[in-house]
Amino acid sequence: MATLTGVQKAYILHWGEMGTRWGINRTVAQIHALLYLSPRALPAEEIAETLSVARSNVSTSIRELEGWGIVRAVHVLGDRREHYESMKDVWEMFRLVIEQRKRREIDPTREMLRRSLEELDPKEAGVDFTRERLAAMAGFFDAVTELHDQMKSLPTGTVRKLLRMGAKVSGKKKSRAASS
Amino acid sequence: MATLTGVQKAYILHWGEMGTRWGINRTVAQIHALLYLSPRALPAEEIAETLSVARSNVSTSIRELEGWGIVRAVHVLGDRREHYESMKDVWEMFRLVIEQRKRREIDPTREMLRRSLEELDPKEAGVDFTRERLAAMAGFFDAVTELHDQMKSLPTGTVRKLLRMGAKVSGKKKSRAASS
DNA sequence: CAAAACTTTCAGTTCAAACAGAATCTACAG
DNA sequence: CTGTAGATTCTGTTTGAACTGAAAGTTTTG
Repeated sequence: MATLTGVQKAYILHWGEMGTRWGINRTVAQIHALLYLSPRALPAEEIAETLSVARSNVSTSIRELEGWGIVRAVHVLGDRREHYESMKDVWEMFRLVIEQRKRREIDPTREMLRRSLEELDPKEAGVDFTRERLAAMAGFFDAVTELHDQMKSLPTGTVRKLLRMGAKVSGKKKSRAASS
Repeated sequence: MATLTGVQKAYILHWGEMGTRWGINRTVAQIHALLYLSPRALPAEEIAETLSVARSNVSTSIRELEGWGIVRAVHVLGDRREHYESMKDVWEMFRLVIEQRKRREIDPTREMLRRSLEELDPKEAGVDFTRERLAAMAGFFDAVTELHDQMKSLPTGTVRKLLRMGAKVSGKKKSRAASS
């Protein structure tokens, strides 16, 4: 079991805390942080020891990380155990997470809004106000979805470049966009 | 106490659930949903009854929503009680929330990464690998921050328009950006 | 200034998510 | 086929966030 340096500890703890704020299990986030900082793939046993959590807890958490597609099992010659490693490309990692969260949270919300707008009873009092609010919310999520779909169609590196300089482009575009 | 229609109930419940997934208290999210759908400002008492939660719970939750800047107290003639209403502009609402979350979560993370990179001990084993990982993560958060700062400087309506058609612009840029 | 109306704070209590450890399952080696 | 190493699932327990109701605080009104 590799002992952690001060910086590594700080990173893992911070990342775990960050996870909880965004609805991600603290241990899951910590394991990801550990693997992200690790130069070699680690067996579950070693992860459990390093972070002082139960082996079973690691098993469940790893499964979730595999579900996000940002951690995978690799095999080491002469060792029957699974070793786990994190994706190293930060941009791709966040792209994956965002894509999944969209699928799990944004899409169902859009569906709920769509169905609600359908179900609105015209005889009900205050229905116009409700419709307006739901439609406004739906419009927002539609726009976010459209943007996401477009980004998805770009090769990974491009997204990074666009995001890096995109802000400046937007600035220049401001007058044109506003007047259109 | 206004009784809720089926659609309103569905929206409030969904929004509450959505909140928990993003690290926002369920009751806080539900109260926001209720106020968002309400054509008039509501007193705390009525919110408590409508959602079946304790009056004190409403008090705390409202305070948090005021903290986000998306709910405010208004006064009704002939009534001493505070009445609460939600901002109705969805885009502005999310802009505010994003801005705050950046301040509360992204900024401290950048700070942690910055400090960690400083503290790295060159004599420690594997320090190069760690530095590389931290730097990559820092680069990502720097880019996100830059984009955010640029968006912040645009008038509200513009952000909406840019986001709506921005995707198409990106699409056209694809070849150019990829080859740069 | 005292009572009334309303709000916030505080001290326990509740509850769901997270967790540990045991039991079970799976794959492989001998 | 049997034993062993490792992974997963299951069940009860723990823990911390969320919540309630009571107490304290604040503002208004007569």
